[in-house]
Amino acid sequence: MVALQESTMIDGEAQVRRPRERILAAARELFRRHGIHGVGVEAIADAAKTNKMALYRHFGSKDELVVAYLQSVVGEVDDIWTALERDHPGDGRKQLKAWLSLAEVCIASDERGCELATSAIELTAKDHPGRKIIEDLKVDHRKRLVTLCRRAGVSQPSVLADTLTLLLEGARVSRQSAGAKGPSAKFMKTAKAVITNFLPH
Amino acid sequence: MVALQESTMIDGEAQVRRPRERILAAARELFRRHGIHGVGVEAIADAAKTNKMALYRHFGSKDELVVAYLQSVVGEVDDIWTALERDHPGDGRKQLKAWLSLAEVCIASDERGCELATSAIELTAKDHPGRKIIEDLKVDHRKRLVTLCRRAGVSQPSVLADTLTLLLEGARVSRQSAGAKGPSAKFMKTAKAVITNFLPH
Amino acid sequence: MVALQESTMIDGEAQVRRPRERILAAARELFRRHGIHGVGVEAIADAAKTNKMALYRHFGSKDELVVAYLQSVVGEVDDIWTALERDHPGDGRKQLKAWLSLAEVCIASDERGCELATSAIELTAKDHPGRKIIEDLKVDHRKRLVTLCRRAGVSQPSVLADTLTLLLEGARVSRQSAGAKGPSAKFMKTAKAVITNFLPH
Amino acid sequence: MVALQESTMIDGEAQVRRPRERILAAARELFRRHGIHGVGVEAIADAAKTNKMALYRHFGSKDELVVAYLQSVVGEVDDIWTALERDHPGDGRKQLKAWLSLAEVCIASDERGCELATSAIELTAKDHPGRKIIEDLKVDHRKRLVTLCRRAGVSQPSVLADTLTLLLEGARVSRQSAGAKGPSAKFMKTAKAVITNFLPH
DNA sequence: ACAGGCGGGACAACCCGTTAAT
DNA sequence: ATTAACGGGTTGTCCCGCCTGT
Repeated sequence: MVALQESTMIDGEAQVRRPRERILAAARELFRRHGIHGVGVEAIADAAKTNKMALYRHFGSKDELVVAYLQSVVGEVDDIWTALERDHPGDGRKQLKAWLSLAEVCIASDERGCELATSAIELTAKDHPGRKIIEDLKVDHRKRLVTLCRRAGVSQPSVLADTLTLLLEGARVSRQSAGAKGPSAKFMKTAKAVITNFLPH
Repeated sequence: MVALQESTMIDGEAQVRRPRERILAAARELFRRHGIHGVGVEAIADAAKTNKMALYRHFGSKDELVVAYLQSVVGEVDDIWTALERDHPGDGRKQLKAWLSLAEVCIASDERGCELATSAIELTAKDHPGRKIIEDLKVDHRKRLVTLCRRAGVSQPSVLADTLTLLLEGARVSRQSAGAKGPSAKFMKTAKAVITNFLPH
Repeated sequence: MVALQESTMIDGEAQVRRPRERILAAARELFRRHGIHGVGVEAIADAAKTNKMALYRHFGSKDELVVAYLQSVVGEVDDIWTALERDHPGDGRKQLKAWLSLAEVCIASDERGCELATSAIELTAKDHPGRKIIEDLKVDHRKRLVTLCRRAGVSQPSVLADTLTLLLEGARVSRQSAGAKGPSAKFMKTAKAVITNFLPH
Repeated sequence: MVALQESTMIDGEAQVRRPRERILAAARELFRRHGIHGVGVEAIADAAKTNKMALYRHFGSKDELVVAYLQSVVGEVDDIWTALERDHPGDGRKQLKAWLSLAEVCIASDERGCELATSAIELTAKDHPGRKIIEDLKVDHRKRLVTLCRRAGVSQPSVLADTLTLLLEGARVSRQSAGAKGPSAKFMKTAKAVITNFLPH
């Protein structure tokens, strides 16, 4: 009787996910919408259809939950890079194109901006473990984008990579205070122009 | 030079300023360092060498204090634009140059990023009065920068203005999670390159 | 006769009353509407178009103000009794009749009940100086009503007086929770019937 | 195993009751003694040997606790009426007599007066949910007393019922400001006389 | 004497993250 | 695994004195 209703795959409902996953998913949704400081552990437990105790058994503390949340975001970004390489193996040019459209989707879809950037802003304590995760990801992202640019054959890969990063980050924050029709709407146009300038003509 | 009873400089202490100013200054400092949610009214009152009652007499609520804080930032930005026009009247080219160095100072000096942008992230409630202030400022800023670019004689003023905005905003957020030596370090170089491309050769 | 600089009659406005009176009047109005615990000294000072300092200079503390407030109510009740004797000197029968209509007006006009009774309820501390004032007034009122009844020539003056007191007090409290159309509406009818029974036929 | 740890009466201590009950009991006691505004939630939680959070888990807010408190009083009054009918089924005369002695006990035992009446006085906000509870109870009480009087065979049931209500309410408030030896001491005598007058001789 | 801002400490209601007991 | 307990934190208001200017 114990094991049966566990049933991770028997019925296709969402509730069947293990508590840990449900908590993480609920936390992510709520953190993104209301900010980390804006939601309490109780609200997360409720949204995950469980209780605080389960949350503490799985994560130890809210901070650890935040870390897990950030890691899950990082993991998703990793998946995107993996898919980029899988879909266009070795082809930097196509990867750059794909990266661009992913970036645009990213800007357009999420009005709350980059989860990592907003979290970095909320995590004011410099020694918060979450900050390191974010910083590592940003370093990693930079490295990958530079590599991508180099493979695409541009003249100054690291400069282009950083420029694209600034444009993307800028577009995502700008969307929040200036709206979707503000400067962020020009991201694609500008990014393409910049890339063109770095490509050998 | 104007007013003796102002006594802002007679004794170098902060206490001589009126409570309202002290509170606003303390709030600004603390909000910037720890975020809006990260400081309580009591800490602000303490930092302003007064007490909560004085704070509530002058601002009515924390939200109103936040609004006043945002408005003071907006006022400062206004002053910058005014100075820009005053120092280089009618000369768009020089104003653009000055804007650029101001932007760089802005990025370099403040590790916590744009106070308005970070506040926008913390103010998750869409109907918070502070949001409107921020949005208005961003709209205003965009208009001013477009005008500046047009006067500088660039080919597509609004595109350049938005691009510069994205780069600046991106640099300021990037600094927080990727550090001063991350992509934000390339802001100047990239911005100049972009401007060059828009200038008639 | 007292004060020339008082200027009580120079301009006919209400503001010309001395601060003490204004404060007392404001306190009375606010206490009656919101209860003693329901208003702060600042609100009273504001309503009296003055400030807290004046209030504290004149009354020393909120408690003393409450005492003064209760005494002013007592004084008004005294005036009513005085008027009763003045208007119908020696005529107990007419005084009783007049008392009855005053009581009815009292019930009908004031939806918040007897200021003394409600204050007694709010002043839970048994040693509050205000309580004594209230109790003294009630004792005094009883004595007067008994005298009045005796003069009216009823058979058991003290019993009738207490009965009428109960009916009046009951009507005033009942009005608050049961409304004007509740039991309090029957006050007059019942009181008259009771009186009739005590009168020699 | 199920029933044992319930143990409502095994040891006579108060702790064994569930927190909700303890909180409600503590609130009732404190509200009655010091008034609703006179006690804070912390004091209630302490008196109930629990903490504020438990209070808020069970009642949501102090206002809700007040409502629950008033409802518990109403429930008790209901029980009294039920017992009245159970003990003297159909016998209006005996019920009236029983009602009278209950009223006297009520006056004599509780020096703080009717909990509902005093609460009505403290709840100055006309839209407070507690007010409706009180008003409903008063309406209900009136209806029941009229019915009782009719069954007792008096000449004008509704007039007698309201008269008795006024006398009782008056006695209860009078006790607070005029003491137990004031007019309230005459309640029984007066009530009996009134009833006699309404009975067919 | 009066107006009024200022300061201070206590306390209100309410909610947080976290840990025990059951 | 649910319910309870806990201490400290939040915003906000209380009453009251001090300390300037007039």
